[in-house]
Amino acid sequence: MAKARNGRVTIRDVAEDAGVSVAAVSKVLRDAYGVSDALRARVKSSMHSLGYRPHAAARGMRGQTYTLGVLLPDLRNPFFADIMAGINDALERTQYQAMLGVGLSATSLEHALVDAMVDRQMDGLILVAPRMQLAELEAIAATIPTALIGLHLPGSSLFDTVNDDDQLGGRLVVRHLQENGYRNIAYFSLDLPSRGQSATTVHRELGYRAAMQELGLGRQTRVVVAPQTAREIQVAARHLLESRQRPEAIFCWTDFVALEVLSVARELGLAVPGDLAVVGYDNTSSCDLAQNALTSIDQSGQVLGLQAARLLTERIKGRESAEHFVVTPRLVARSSSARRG
Amino acid sequence: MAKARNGRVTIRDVAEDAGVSVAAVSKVLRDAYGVSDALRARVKSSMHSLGYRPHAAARGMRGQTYTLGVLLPDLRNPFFADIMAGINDALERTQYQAMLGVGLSATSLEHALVDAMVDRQMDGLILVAPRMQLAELEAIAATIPTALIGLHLPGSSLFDTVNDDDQLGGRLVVRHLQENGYRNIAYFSLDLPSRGQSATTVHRELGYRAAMQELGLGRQTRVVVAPQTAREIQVAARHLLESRQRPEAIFCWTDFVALEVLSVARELGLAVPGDLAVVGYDNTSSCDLAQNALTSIDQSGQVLGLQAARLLTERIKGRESAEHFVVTPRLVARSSSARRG
DNA sequence: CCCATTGCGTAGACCGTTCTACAGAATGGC
DNA sequence: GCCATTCTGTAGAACGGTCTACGCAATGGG
Repeated sequence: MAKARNGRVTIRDVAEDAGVSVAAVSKVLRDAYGVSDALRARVKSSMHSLGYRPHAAARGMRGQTYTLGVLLPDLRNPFFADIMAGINDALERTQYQAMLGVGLSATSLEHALVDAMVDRQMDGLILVAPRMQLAELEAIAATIPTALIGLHLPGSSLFDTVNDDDQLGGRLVVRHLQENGYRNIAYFSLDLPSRGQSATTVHRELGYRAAMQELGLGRQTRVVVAPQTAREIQVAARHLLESRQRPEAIFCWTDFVALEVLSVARELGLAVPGDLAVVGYDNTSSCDLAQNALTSIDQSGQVLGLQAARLLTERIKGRESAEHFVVTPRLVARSSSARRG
Repeated sequence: MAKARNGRVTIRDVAEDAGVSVAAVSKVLRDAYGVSDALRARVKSSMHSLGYRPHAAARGMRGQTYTLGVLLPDLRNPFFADIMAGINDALERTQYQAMLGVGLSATSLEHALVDAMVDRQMDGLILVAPRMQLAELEAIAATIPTALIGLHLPGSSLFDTVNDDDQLGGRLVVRHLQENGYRNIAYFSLDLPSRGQSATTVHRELGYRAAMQELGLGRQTRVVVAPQTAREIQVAARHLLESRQRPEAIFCWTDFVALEVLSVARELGLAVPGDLAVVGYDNTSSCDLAQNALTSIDQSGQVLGLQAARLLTERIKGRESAEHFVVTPRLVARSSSARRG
C-alpha cells in the first residue's frame, strides 16, 4: 500500500503511480484549472489506491491549510455547542476543518490563541463574542480573514459579522413580562471590564430600556451586573432578591445566569413564578428541564455558526466587501414567567 | 520593524539582524545543544525587536508543530470544560498549544477529525472517551503519540491512559444510597453501539453490580440504557419511573442524564428525595444549583486533563513505556439522595 | 492556410524551518 | 607541545506541497 522511506505517501508517489507530473497532481488536489477529466480520474484513483493524504504543513508553506480557527469564550455555556454544530454543518462538504480554541473570557488567552492560529497559517478565523478591543480586532482582521459572531459592528468593513437582533430580543422579553402582569422588571447583565458598545449584552440592555420606556415602566428600570463566575453571580442575585425593592421579574442576559438566579430564589424560598419571574437568553437545552422550565429567547446558535462559516469561506475565496447577517430572535415561553396569579 | 517582501519576519531576517547564521537561530529556537549564552542572548534580542514569530507550517515540514490535538466527544457536557481547563493549565508554560475537535460521539466524525489532526502534523493527541474500536485506536497510536482519557485500557502499551477509578465510583454510590435507606437501586447507563469493556460506564456498572451483591441487594439489580439524546433519555426515564416496580433510587452514569431524570420525576409529580433518590456522576457545576441539588461523584476533570497533557508531552519527548494514571473518586452528597424520611 | 486562442500538462523555483555533516577554536591530559 | 576531545557555529540539503512560466496540441475564425 504505502511506500517511501518515511512511510508517508507524497504527491510524488502519486504522480509516479499515475504517470503524470507532480504539478498535475497538485492541480487535481486544488481543483485548479487546466486538467482533463481523464487525467483527474487517473490521479484520483492513484491517490485512493496509495492511500494518499495531503500534508497540511507543506500546503501551508505556500497555499492554504484548509483549516479555520474558531475562538470560543467558554466551554461551559452549551449555547456554544450549537454554534459549533452550525459551523460543522457548513463545513461538512468542504475541504475545510475547524479547530477550536477556548479563550476563557480572558483577553490575554484570546491573544495567545489568535496568535497561535495565525502562526499555524489558518485560512480564516471565527471569533465568538471576543473580549478584545475593536482596534485589536481590526489588527487581526487586517492579517487574516475574520468573521465575528455576537459582536455588533456593522460599521467596520474589515470583517463579516453574524448576530442576533439583540435589541429586539430585549424588547420581546419586556413585552412578554408586561403582558403577563409584571412591571418591576430588572435586567441582569454581564460586568465587562472594558465596556464596548458592541457586546450582545449591551444591545439586549438597550432593547430592555427602550421597551420599558415605551410601556411606561421607565421608573422601574434597574440594571445589575456580575462577572462570569458562578460565585459572583450568586452573590449579586442574592443581593438583588433580598433588597428592599425586590423586582417582580428578572431578565438575565444569558441562561447560565438565569439558572443561578432560579437557584438563589429557591434557597430564599421564593416561588417561581409567583414571587418572581425569570427569563433567560439563548434557549439552551437546560431551559426545557422541568426543574428549570425557563422562558428564554431562541437565537438559533446553529444558524449563527452556519452563516459565519459560510461568510468566512466566501471571504477567503476573495470577497472584499463586508457582509452582516442578522437573525431574528424568538421568545419561547415556559412556566418561569407564567402570568401572575 | 518588520520587513521582507511578504511582511513576515523570518528566521533569516533574525539571523541577519543578529549577525549569525540561520542554523544558529534555529538552534536557539529549539533550545538545541551548541549555542553560547552570548549568542543566545543576541539572537533572542533580535527576535524580540523584529517581532519574530515562528511559522508553524514550516516547522511542521521537518520538526514539531508544537500543537496537540484534543478530541472531545461532545461540547454540551460541562465536564469536558474541566478537562480542557486542566490541559490548558499543564500547557501554560510550555511551547505547546492545544487545538480541539468535537467528535459528537460519531465514529465517522471522530475518524475525520483524527485524520485532520494527523494531516496537520500535530505532535500528539489526547482522546477523551473516544467511541472508536480498540484496533482503530491502536492504529492511531502507532502513528502518533496518544493519551486517552476515560477509557480503561491498562493492558495496551501503545498509549498512556488517565482515568477515574470508575468501579470504586459505582461502589461509593451504592453504599451511600444503602446507608441512606435505599435498597431498590437501578443503574441508568449509556447505550453504546459497540459494547467494549473499557468504557467508563461499563466500569461504573461493574462497581454498581459488585456493591449490590456485597450488600445483599443482588436481586434488586437493574440496568437500563439510553443513547445520548435528551429525547431518548426522557423516554427511557419515563418508562422506568412509570413501571410497576419503580426503583427507589436511580444511579445515572453521568450528570446530564441525572438532570433529565430529575425533570421527568418532577413532571410525574414524584418528590426527590422522598419518592425517589437520584445520583449523578462527574459533579459538574449544575449539581450545585438548588433546583437540582444533585448528589454526584467528583472525579476532578481538571486533574484528568492535566495528567493527560503531562503524560503526552513526556511521551513526545521520547518515553516508550506506557503509563496509566488513576484518580480516586469522591462522593459529594446533596439533597437528591438524602436519607429516606 | 495562417495566426490567435484555448486547453492541457510539465519543469523547477520557492515557502521557512530543521537537521546532518562538518570545520575551526578552545580546552585539557600527559 | 601534541593530540584528542569538547564547544560553537556554519553551509546546505531536505521536507512536501504550490504556483509561475512556459511549451505543445488542438481548435477556430478569417
